[in-house]
Amino acid sequence: MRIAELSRRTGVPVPTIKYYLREGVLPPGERTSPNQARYDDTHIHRLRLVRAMVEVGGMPLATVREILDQVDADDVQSDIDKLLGTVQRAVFSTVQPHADAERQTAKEAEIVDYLRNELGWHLPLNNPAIAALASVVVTAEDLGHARFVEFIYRYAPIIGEIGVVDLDYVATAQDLDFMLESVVVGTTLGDTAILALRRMAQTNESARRFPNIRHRTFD
Amino acid sequence: MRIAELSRRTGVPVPTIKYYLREGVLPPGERTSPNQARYDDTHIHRLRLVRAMVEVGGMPLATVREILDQVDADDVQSDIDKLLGTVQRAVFSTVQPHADAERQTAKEAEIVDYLRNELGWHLPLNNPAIAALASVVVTAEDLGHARFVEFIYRYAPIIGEIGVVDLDYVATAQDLDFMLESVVVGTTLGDTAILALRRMAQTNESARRFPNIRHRTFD
DNA sequence: GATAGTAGGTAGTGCCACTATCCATAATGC
DNA sequence: GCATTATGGATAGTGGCACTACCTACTATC
Repeated sequence: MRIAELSRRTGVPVPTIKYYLREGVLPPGERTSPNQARYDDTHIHRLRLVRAMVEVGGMPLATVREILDQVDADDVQSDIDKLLGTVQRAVFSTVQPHADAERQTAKEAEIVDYLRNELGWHLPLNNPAIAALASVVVTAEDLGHARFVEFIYRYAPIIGEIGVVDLDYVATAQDLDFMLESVVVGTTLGDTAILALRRMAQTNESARRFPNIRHRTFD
Repeated sequence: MRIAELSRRTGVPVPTIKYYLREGVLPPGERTSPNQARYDDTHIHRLRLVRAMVEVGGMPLATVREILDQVDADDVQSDIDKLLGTVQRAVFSTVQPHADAERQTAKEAEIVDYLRNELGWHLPLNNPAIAALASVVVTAEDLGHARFVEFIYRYAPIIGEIGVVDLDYVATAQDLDFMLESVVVGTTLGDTAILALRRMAQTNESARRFPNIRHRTFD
């Protein structure tokens, strides 16, 4: 198909598709002449994936490219672990560490200690999520929410079960390509889904605890 | 204190503080003369809260203002439920519904059905998180990830426990002001914390399942 | 052979979160 | 008292980002 049909079938404007081609998040079509190219179903799929990451996942295009480069790279095939690492780094690149580097480092050690010794988690110290979490906890302390970290410790074993489901999702993919995409989809769309579920769980728990209150209808 | 000290003690540049005053996310200081004002500790606290919401929570300033307006409004005092609703709407305002409105609506009904009948959750139909979740699921389907929704159903009871912890966090606040702030902090910082924990849980589960693989060190 | 579509390039737009500069006035240091 | 510095308030400018518009030379189609 040509670019107009690609646009029609995905709902993405032609200039935007051109922009994505320039930015390298969409591979070029097959050349048929110096200034003509042909696109196929893989382009439709990729375009939808990009839009999902941008619109639903709220990712900057540079991050999308970074992740998709890894998915496309041959050496990542059969290396889910590396892809997971790339996705993690890409997602947390925005969270900068706390200004007080010493407190930040101490908090990282404290958190890792707990997760390893109390929950038996296997965690490399340089996992970028650790720095992100420590930064959040220190920020909470600055706001006078010192008890926040205790609740983090209550969250941890619960989220541990989420990790099990996540790995199941990747493991049940039919083939390698789909498995790689499952990492990306499971993580990006999964994040949004989990936060939405959290809101509903809060609403539910609130209704359960205070059954007499006439609850908001979010009009 | 004057603006320079406020800047020094929070690390926020003076022009940025002025900008925040203009944008209404920081209340004006107490006037001492036509062009002089005095700030106090509440301003330091509010400034830190704004920065946390923007930097850690990744919220647009307009959303921050919307939420803080609710926190400041007198009629919200003792109405945690309304604040929860505001925070929810503010956070999910970015997730637009799927283009296919019919599928979107059908999926919303399907999801609510499950949560109510299988998990016994109390949920109003117009909770904005429902639309967000349905949109994510339909998007996943478009990408050929029809099985995604099954995993949502596996996530749900787990996240249900998160909701319990969340309400505990709010309930254990010492006073009403702190309770209101706990809703904001617990939600905005909590979101980031939960996603970070999810990454660690994935890493851990991956290491548990494939102990022989030499795992990445994210160098 | 007229009309519409295409690849590729450059420039412009709109939004957002600042950041810089200016001005009249006020506080401060000596 | 007076020079220096700081302040509130206003207006304009910046840089990043995701597009969007426009142009040109060429190609496909009727």
